[in-house]
Amino acid sequence: MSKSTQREDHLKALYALGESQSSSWVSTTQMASHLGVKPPSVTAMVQVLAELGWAEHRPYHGARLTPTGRKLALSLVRKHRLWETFLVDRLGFGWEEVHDIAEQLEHVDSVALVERLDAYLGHPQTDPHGDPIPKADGTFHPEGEVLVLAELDPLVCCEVKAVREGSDATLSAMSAKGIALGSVLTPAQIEALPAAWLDQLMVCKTVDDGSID
Amino acid sequence: MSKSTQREDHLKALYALGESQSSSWVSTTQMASHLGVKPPSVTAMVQVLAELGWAEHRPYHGARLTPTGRKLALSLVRKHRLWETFLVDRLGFGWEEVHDIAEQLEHVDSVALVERLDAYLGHPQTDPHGDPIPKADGTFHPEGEVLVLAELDPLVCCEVKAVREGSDATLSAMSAKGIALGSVLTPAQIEALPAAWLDQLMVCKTVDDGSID
DNA sequence: CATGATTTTTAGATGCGCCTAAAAATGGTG
DNA sequence: CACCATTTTTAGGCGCATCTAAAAATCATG
Ligand SMILES: [Mn+2]
Ligand SMILES: [Mn+2]
Ligand SMILES: [Mn+2]
Ligand SMILES: [Mn+2]
Repeated sequence: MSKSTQREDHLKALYALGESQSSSWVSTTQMASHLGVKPPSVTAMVQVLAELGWAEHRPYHGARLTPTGRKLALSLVRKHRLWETFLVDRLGFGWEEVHDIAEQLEHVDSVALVERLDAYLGHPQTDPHGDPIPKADGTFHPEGEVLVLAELDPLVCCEVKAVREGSDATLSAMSAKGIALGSVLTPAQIEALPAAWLDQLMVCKTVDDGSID
Repeated sequence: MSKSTQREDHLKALYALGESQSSSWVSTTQMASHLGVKPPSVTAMVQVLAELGWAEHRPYHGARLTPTGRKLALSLVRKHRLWETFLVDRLGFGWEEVHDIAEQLEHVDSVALVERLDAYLGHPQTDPHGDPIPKADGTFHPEGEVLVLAELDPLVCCEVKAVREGSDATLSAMSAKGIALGSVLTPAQIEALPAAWLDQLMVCKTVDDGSID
């Protein structure tokens, strides 16, 4: 009893949901909705992960990764983001097309493959959505400070650094509006953006605001 | 009920074994040994493939692909060989390292991915083992005439065009002896080769025999 | 061409991952 | 603090892919 696509996806969900909130304890309902399955299925899987030593399960409370489970989850995130980078940078896919494909590729089991792919891509630090790529040892490159666009208080020029949680359709719409990683947004442009995007776009203030002076 | 890794691997086995012999009817025992499972498992799977319209099953006789099943099998062979080409040409793997990885990658489901990969690789006609890569429509590029080295009657200089059925260890040993696609073998060299290799190496006679004249 | 050896299929079971329905635990409210 | 609504787990069942053991069909041989 060991790795499988399903177990790996549950592990990743546990990691992603645990990171996205204050407590690392994740409810089975949360996971179920994230993974598109029913809560009893998650309960069953979480119990398996617990037997494998990859997660802790406190009944009626939630589940969280063990250190071992976290390492495995990070290696999956690494693979997912490296493959996304390959698909966009080398094969020319749009950033809205790659998630589902990487969701499959991440489960290919070969340490040599991941490491060669990483080298081939030039050891990228972020994926096409601006998300950081964990290193082989499970640590991250020091990340530049970013803030969510919604919290940019005095509306100033800023540069798009990442897009969080975007559906493929949203990513597509952003592309159509000329938004990509590295795009500089002016206050006027920001005001014209759909409200929902403000919670998804991660930016940093630009020193040079791009205006004529 | 549709595609799955297991069904796809059975389909490929049916194709490979059917091609490698005079009749396209393949016994369940043959498939079982090829796939590393027991004959009853193959019987069950072949019955599923028959329900899907991908194979015909004549009980106590054997199974063979339908035209639909053949198209599916060819698309798997195409994916397998394109990925092997990627792994060797782009990632720098040795030809003995790529089969098992491609065995996983071939099941990734995305038409766009295969076609972009094919273009990225420059529409290669053969894989790292010299095997032809089926085109997207399931046809092959016209293949140069090759013969198995064992049947080279007057021992003359020849060029290695492909290696059939090599285990990873054999491929490794061939590499170590300097044998690669395109290598030119002299009669003296051929005589020094392990007997088993003569059935695996596909060659064509070279016009220029490489000797000093 | 009958009989025994071999191949192949069927029967019955297991583990995985999912489901629905029911039971159990939790937690907010009067 | 007792009750009810909600969340979560358990119970029971299903489809897939595999196995072993037994039955059935085929083949080979005298
Ligand atoms: Mn996945
Ligand atoms: Mn991403
Ligand atoms: Mn395979
Ligand atoms: Mn090959």
